[in-house]
Amino acid sequence: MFEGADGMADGPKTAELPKTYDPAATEERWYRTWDTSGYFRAVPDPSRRPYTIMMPLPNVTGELHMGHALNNGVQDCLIRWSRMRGRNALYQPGMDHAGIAVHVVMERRLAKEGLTRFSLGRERFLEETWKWREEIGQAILGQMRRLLLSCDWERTTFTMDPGYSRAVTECFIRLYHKGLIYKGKRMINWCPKDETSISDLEVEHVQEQSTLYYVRYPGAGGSGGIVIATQRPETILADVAVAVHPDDERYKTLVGSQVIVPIVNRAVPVIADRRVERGFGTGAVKITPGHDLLDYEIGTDHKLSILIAFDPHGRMTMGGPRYEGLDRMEARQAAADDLRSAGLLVREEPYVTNVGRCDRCKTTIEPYISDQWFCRMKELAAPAIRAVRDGRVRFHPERWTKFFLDWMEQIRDWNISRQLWWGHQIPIWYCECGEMIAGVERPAACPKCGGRALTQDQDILDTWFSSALWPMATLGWPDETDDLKYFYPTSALVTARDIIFLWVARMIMFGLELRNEIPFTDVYINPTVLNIEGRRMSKSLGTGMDPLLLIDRYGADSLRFALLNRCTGEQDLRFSEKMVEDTRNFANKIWNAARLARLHLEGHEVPAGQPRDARTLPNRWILDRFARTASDVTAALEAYEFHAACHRLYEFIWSEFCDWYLEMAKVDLEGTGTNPGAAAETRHVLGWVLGQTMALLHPVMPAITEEIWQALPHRGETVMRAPWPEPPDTWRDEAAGTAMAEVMEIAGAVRGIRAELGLGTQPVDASLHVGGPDRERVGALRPYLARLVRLDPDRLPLRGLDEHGPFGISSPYGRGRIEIHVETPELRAKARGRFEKQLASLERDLAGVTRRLEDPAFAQKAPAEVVAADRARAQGLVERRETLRRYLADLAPPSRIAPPGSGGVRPR
RNA sequence: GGGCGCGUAGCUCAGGGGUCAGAGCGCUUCCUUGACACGGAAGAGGUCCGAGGUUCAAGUCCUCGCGCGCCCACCA
Repeated sequence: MFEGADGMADGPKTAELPKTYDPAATEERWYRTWDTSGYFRAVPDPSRRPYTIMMPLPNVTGELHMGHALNNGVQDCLIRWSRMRGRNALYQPGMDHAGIAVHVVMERRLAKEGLTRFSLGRERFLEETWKWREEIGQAILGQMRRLLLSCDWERTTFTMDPGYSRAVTECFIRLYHKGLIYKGKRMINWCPKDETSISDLEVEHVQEQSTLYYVRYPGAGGSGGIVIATQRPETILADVAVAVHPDDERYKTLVGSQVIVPIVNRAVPVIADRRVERGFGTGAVKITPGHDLLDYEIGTDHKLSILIAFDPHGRMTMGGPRYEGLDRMEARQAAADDLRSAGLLVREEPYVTNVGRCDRCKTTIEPYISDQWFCRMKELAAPAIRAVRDGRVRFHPERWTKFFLDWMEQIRDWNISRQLWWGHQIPIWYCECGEMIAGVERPAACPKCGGRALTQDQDILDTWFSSALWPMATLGWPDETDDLKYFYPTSALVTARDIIFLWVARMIMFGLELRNEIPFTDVYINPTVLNIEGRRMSKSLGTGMDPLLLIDRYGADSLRFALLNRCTGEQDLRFSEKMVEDTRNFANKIWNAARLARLHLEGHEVPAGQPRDARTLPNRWILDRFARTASDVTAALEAYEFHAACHRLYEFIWSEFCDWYLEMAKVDLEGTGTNPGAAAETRHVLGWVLGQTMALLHPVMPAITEEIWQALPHRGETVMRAPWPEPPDTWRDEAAGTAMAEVMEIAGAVRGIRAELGLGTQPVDASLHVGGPDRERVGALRPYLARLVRLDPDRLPLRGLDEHGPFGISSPYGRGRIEIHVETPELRAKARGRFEKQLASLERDLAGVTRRLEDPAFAQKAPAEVVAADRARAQGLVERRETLRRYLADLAPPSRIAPPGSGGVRPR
């Protein structure tokens, strides 16, 4: 009857288990065991399929936040699940040097001592930053462990490790030689605070209240001139023209004439250009090619000269003593004042505009002309677009595909150089003779003049340039290592949506360009963690929560489940501590179910293998439910529907297993059932199902599941390597489901009546009334039913449908009824109220179905099975209505008080 | 200016044409029985944002509004 003879002979240790689960000690203990046992290691093994996840590398700027907890929780869930499914799972950890982000942190620290990076100098600054990195790096690794991540820590990589740096350099050189990287003077986004250029993606646009100034530029010949509108009067100093639309009748005669730029009194031409919007402002626009992108383009096309009004700190360099040295914002005021007193300020109006800000330090960005390195993107984007279109790279949820493609199709060149120090210096050397030399290593001499006085380009690369290599560089690229050949392309990339362009897109492009292969097959975009008010969790907003604190309080298992339980992918996740507390309660529930199991398994020989041919109803039913659960959970994980997996596990464990199965199983475990051999069978099923359930839950809650799994009959060393439960469809047991539905209905009827009548715990007699054909079946359920409704089995006799007990208040179920044998007029009235309510609700349902069935269009057009189902339903409702009516008639006043013991007073 | 997502019980959210709209929390009543009071049982609670439309059938699909959130964008 049972297979698997190699179970644990004496089951769990006998130590008394506490009533509440202690996550801290358990998590710490198991994590250490897993780590030292090498369970996290992943090495190439051709006999198994790989499954690889590259952790989105956290910045070495601070502590992990809730977003990391969710993101890493998802990944570890996928990794642990895949490992149990027999895949060779690699979870690659590491950290990003995060150039500009770290600069901002370091400068803030230096500022407290009155220093800047410039006063410190490049060498010292880098030394200090390395120290900081060591410190924070250790802290972050410790935090990842607290999350119970099953990373291969021996592979931990930092983006400035020597090997990684070599990959970055190699990539630059290859792209450079292919002409995909070039240097040039272009208009870029300049942050005057960080004193570096940043890419378009690092500028965030914020709506701000501003002023639109209408300024008159007098005609050079003393005529009226022209009025323009500008938000930035300080840039007037660098104006080189005024532009109007060629078809604008208002200004046709002015085109070609000269006007005087106020303040600096310079004569500039009025030009015509189609890019000017006639409807905005006055339809005339000042042209400042040095400080505006559109002006730059117009200026270039019209071969205008370029004037630059401020230096890299954002301080004025034009306008004489009145202006020079002023900050650009101060200069704006000064210019407005000067224009006003000169009588050239025609009008000022409030204006809402979008201002570009540095997403790291929030300083207003200046469009600025500067010598920079760029990466050509159209060529790199084309193959990436194809890969996503073909479905070689798939986004989950699917809608992110369009989001990705829309951006890729209008991609522009990428400014990759930064005027910062912390990062990968650009591998370009300049000779005194003017030659520019690219090389992975420092060249010994200039190939053109032989000179040895070479200086390396001072700029470093955008951090995202190096992160783009993450999936390859961690595996040894540019060398064709065994790791690279085996683990690449990786499986799933799990990340937040805000770095789809910054990171995901660039990994795909670089992967295809450098190795002609996609970096991963699936991209799962996880939700954003919000606080309960729906605001983004952020330290600077004061809305952040510390995951470590929550782990201290409730355990990492609970934190992980709480997050994944709400991880739909479709919707952002409003999070509160209460959710973790609720999950802690769930963990405690599981713990206590396990305590119950141990109590009954202890001292018995219980096989570890899977049970077959269970005979008792609870056992048959729970095996059926488990099989369905396992298949539902697998399907959910395959679809990246973590919330669905969690919901199913929660429902199975709490409702099906604990509330119903365990309560019924107690009957057999305690030997009070009628089924011989039921106790042994139940021990086997109980131990096995609970162990398998722990396996199913393990990817989400690693520690508690290991603790319990170890305490049950099992095979193998760890649940981490237990096979993923995949019960065959043949386990489905429809009959058990039907029988259980009847049990649930009877139990529900009795409990309902009892609660409604306020009987409390007072012992009552009851009887089950069933017709001949159902007698045997229901009779067998009697011990379970008695247990479920907390009645003494001896006081729940089985009787015929036409029999009546004393003082009975009946409740119908299916084709039978149950009577509770107490009676007072008050109780009768209460019972009547209950049944009347049931009847009313039933009538409503019946009316609905009847209306539909009577509609000829429905019968004609709806599928036959839908019609048949409705007919059956209507039939059932009618039968039930009859029963309810009968019992209501029984209860109708005046009540017949029957003497005790005189059965059958009530006619059927 | 374009695009995306969301609006379902007091709260957080499932459900995405076919039974009566679900869960957890919260709330009410009862219960300390030997797994668990971080618990058990029974309940109350919903014009599924609004208006049209498609369909035998609409939280569910379409159109248009309204409200929230996010992303992209060189009208100065």
